[in-house]
Amino acid sequence: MTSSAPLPFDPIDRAGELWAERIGDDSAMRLATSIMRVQQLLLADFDRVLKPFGITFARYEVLVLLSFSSTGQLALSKIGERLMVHPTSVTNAIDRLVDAGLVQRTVDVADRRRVLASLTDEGERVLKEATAALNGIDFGLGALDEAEREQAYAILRTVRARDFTD
Amino acid sequence: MTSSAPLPFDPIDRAGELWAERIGDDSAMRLATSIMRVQQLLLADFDRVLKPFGITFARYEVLVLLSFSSTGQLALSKIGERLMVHPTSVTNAIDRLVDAGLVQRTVDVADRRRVLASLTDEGERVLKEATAALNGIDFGLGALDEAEREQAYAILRTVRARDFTD
DNA sequence: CTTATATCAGTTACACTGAAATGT
DNA sequence: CACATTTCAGTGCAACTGATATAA
Repeated sequence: MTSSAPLPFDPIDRAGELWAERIGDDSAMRLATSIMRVQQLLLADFDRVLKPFGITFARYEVLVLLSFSSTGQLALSKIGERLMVHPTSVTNAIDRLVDAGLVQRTVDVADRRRVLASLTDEGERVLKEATAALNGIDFGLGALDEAEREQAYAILRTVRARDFTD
Repeated sequence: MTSSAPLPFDPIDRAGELWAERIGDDSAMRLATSIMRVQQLLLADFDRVLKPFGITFARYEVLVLLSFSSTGQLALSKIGERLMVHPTSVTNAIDRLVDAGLVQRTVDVADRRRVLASLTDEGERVLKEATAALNGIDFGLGALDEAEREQAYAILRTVRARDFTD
C-alpha cells in the first residue's frame, strides 16, 4: 500500500511555496510532480481493479488495441508503435497474455518476419469485463467533471505533441 | 529509447473515437491514458538529464525534500509519507544516495528507532546542479505557458485530493 | 505486551542494452 | 548485402509482501 494516512496539507503546494522562495518559478515543478503522483494513484486504482482478471494495465491496453484493430490481428511491431513501448516489452507482454490464454500468436504469411497477435474468445470476454470494471471506477477520474477532463486532456495533448505529426 | 518515429496521427484521439463509437463516454479513458503517457515522457526527460549526476528522479525528489527541511534532517518514515512511497523504497533510495556520497544517515537520539537522513556537501552541490539542469528543460513542460500549467495543476489537484485533508 | 521504525529477502513489472535468429 | 522483425539474456529501478530486529 502506497496509500497511508492522508496528510494535513498538500505536499506539492508546500514544496511549491519553498521552491518559489528559494529557486524561482514553481509552475513547471509543481505540474510535473503532480503528473507523476496522479499517474501513481491511477495505476494503483487500475491494478487493484484489474487484479481479479490477472492482467496489468499495460496488458489491458494491448487487449484494447487488438479489439480495435479492423482485422482483429496486429503485428507486434505495430503494437509497440501505437502504445509507445519497447519491442522487448511487447514480446514480454504478449508472452504473458498467451500464457493466460487471452491472446494467440500467428506468423504473418505476407511477411514471415512478422508475428501477429489476436484475441482469443477468453481474451474478448476478459476484455469486456475488465472494461466494465474500469468504467465502474471512472478510470480513477470520478472527481472530475466532463469539462475538466476535456480541459486537462487538451493541455496534456500539447505535451504529447512530440509523439505525432498531426 | 521509447521514442521512435512520430506517428502520423494521435493514437489516443484515435482510440477515443473508437471507444466513443463502441463503448461510450471516452473522456475518462482518454485523460487517464494521456496522463500515463505524459508521465512516461517526463520521466524519460528527467532520467536523461539526471543521468550525468548519477541519480534518478525519485532520488532527486529525496534530495529536494531534505534541502527543504528546516533542520536539514528528516526521518525515513517522514520521507516516505511526504513523497508517498513505500518504506522499503525509501530505505533502498537512501542506500543508493549514501553509496553515492550524497546523503548521510544518523540515528535519532530522541527516538533511537528512527534514522535521520541529511545532505552531504556533495549532495548539496549535486542537488543545485541537477535543479539547474531540470529548470533548463522546464521540467519537460516547455510546450506549456504559465496559464496552462496552472490550469492543469488545479485540475489534477482535485484528483490528488485523496492524499490530503486540507 | 503492543506498536512504530527500519531493514532484509525475495517477487513482480517493465524499461533498457546488446546480441542473435530469421526473413525481406 | 543492408535492413526489418522478433526474441533472448541480462541489467536497473522501483513497487510490493512477509519476516525480522530494535526500540518506544
